[in-house]
Amino acid sequence: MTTGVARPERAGAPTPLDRATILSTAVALVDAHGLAALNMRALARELGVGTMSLYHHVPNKDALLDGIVEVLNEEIEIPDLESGSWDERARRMARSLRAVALAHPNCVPLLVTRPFSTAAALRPCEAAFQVLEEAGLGPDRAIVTLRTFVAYVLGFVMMESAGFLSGVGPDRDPEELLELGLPHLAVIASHLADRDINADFDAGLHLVELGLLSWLASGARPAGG
Amino acid sequence: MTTGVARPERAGAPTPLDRATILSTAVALVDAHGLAALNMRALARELGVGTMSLYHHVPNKDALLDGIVEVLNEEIEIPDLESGSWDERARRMARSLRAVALAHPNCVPLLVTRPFSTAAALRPCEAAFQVLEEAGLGPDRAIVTLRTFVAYVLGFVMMESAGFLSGVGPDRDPEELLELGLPHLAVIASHLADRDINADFDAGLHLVELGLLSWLASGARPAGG
DNA sequence: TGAAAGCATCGTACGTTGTACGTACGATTC
DNA sequence: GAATCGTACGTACAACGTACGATGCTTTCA
Repeated sequence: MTTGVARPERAGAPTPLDRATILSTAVALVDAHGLAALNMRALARELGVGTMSLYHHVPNKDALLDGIVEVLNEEIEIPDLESGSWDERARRMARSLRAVALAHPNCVPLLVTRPFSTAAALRPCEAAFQVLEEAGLGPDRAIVTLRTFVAYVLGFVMMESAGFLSGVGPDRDPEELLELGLPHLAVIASHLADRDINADFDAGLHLVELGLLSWLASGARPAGG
Repeated sequence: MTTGVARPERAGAPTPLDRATILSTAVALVDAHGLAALNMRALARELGVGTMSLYHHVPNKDALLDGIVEVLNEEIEIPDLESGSWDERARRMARSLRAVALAHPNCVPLLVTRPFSTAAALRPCEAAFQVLEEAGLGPDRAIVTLRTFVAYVLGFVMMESAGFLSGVGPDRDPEELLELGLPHLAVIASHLADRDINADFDAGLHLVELGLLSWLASGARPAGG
């Protein structure tokens, strides 16, 4: 019943339980069985350790969740400064963010819900602002842009893993949708199966990109303060 | 300690506990004290009812959460068919979605995490697809567009209520950020305080709109299948 | 080489959660 | 008036987070 991510078996040597091992095992556990399955007992069992031993490396479960956020942020690839144009690097970071989110879909709610507190969690943001500065954006517009991109990417992945419009999937009878007074959804339903989800993501990302380019071209902030 | 949303006091007549009352009270409770505070005992206490009485109207807690999603979707304003142009109505729905999300920020994770199963929850989607059809989008592009908008709006509100970059807020010392090797964030920090969040939302929304318009003008699907 | 100290590990226990179960009570029907 | 039924309620149990104290293993100094 283990998820396969075990630490080295106890072989006479002292068991090297540490924060990093705990966090990566927690991520693996959530990946395999969902956020609801993450509890201190199960995590300890996965590590072959007593429950309370965890508390010597993590003050409480909230800190454990924040640690997961940290781990995910560290997985985001930050492109070299010299590699390609700014928009190419921006796209690379967006895709990397999505790749991490897709690799750990069950963890994504944590990414959106919990604040980025540690320096490790903030590093990708730092890199993003660097790219946006190169793009010629001032602080205010950089903030709006980054938030828009991150909101799109994380929102997309969450809807993706939750099953976007799954209530309209091929399992549902189109005629039933008609009877419910949802004619457009009845049409949409047949197009929801067999989607190329990567293409859909890129299409939406491109849509946001187009907006940004159009925004940059206009030079003016479109609305409000 | 009640949130003020009580049902009619028992006055000799049998207590009229029903699903709708339970759901709206649950929403009020989550609004007031957060998702973590929503448990069957607290909800029953709020209603002046025994805990297990709830289970006669809601099969279990998961169904209760799905019911909350239903209530929120019913709060989304669906503009009349004859009122204004399609893009005006699209903007209205996006703002209404955000208004609902902002009125119940603690509930938003449910909106993103749980599938829309019931007809009531699907009705705003139906209206959205109607608008997008008027905009001249075929099913595939309509799906991409709706998902992009919803991902942006819900992602934005979640980050908003979780405190976007709250780890960089005015509470954090800018010099500390410099020492951590986060110079851009140190600059950004001063711009994070006193933001006009409504203007920020509209700016991001406008950014996505610009992309959609640009997309429509080009007529071709930008990427992939 | 021995003892002392310090920390990581673990077993136990308490309060809170979701909810299964059995029971009591009012309304409705014959 | 009696049988039926749906709803409300009290109790009870398993699983959760975690506070507490005792038990080791490792290291350090004499």
